[in-house]
Amino acid sequence: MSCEPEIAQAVRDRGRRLTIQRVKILSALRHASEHQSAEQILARVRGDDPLADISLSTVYRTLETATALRLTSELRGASGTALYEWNEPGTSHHHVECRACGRTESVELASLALAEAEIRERAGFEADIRHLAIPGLCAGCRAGAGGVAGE
Amino acid sequence: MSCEPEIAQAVRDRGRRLTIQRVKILSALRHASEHQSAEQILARVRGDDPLADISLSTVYRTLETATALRLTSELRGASGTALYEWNEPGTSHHHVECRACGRTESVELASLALAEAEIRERAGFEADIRHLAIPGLCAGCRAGAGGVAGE
DNA sequence: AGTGCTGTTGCGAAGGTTCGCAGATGCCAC
DNA sequence: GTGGCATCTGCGAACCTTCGCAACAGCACT
Repeated sequence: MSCEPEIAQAVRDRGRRLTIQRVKILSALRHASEHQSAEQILARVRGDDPLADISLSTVYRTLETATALRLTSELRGASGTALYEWNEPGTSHHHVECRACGRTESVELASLALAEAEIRERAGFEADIRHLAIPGLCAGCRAGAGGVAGE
Repeated sequence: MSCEPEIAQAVRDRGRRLTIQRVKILSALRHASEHQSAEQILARVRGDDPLADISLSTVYRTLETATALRLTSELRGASGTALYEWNEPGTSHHHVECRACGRTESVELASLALAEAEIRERAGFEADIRHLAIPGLCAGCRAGAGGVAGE
């Protein structure tokens, strides 16, 4: 993959050590079309290179590190499984997660940026709403099964 | 506790069965001064009545049910431990959780209500922001240790 | 190229939470 | 008050994630 040098550069520039595991994990995430769970990423790494023997702990730790480095985003929803995605510089979006069908969608919401500003002013709190999946009911589930589950 | 009949009523009105466990768990949460973890609630139940032999699974299930019934709120933060609180009708607040010191504060944020409305219009998504703890950095940690952790 | 320090890895265990199952119990109808 | 059914409970196992530890390996310096 041609972007591996980029990833290597990004990791090293931030004062972290460059390891084969990190390059493979981040590369796998970068080339994924959508957000991935830690196990999906591990499967991708193994798919690309079956010789790669990377542990799940390392996947979690790499993603934690990369998130701290702003290379990736970690997304914790109600599903219990954390999702990760590559941070495209300049882009910004939020996530909504349907508690009925479990799917996570990306949406761009201007008002959430305002909300972050309000939190900062009112509570002195530097909020990071992008890192969480907002729970709720998606349009499909509201229409289809809205009255079933006991609303 | 004098509010137990109220809780009983609320549970039964919503078509759920009234069990001793549910009354005790919800009563314990209702009388707690702040949000509680499942284990804290269990400890409270046992403190009130050492004969009560309630399992942790039941605490989780009761809280899940009560949250679906809008009697309680479930709050999932980065700490890994879910927190629960009794829903006072008419009140509405959000939560922010500091990723440095781990503390969770309650704030009232008008713009988040707007954000929920925008999500509903733009994505057809019925969002429930109150059920999550917004991660970030609190004022104290920003001032005290803001530059230390490698920002 | 060799050496040393320190960050990283893999493994296994532990943590909080959810799930499946068998047995118990609340609620409704008689 | 009794019976029957569906829901609920308790237990144990499983799930995802984090943590501690010893061994490994990247990077800087010689």
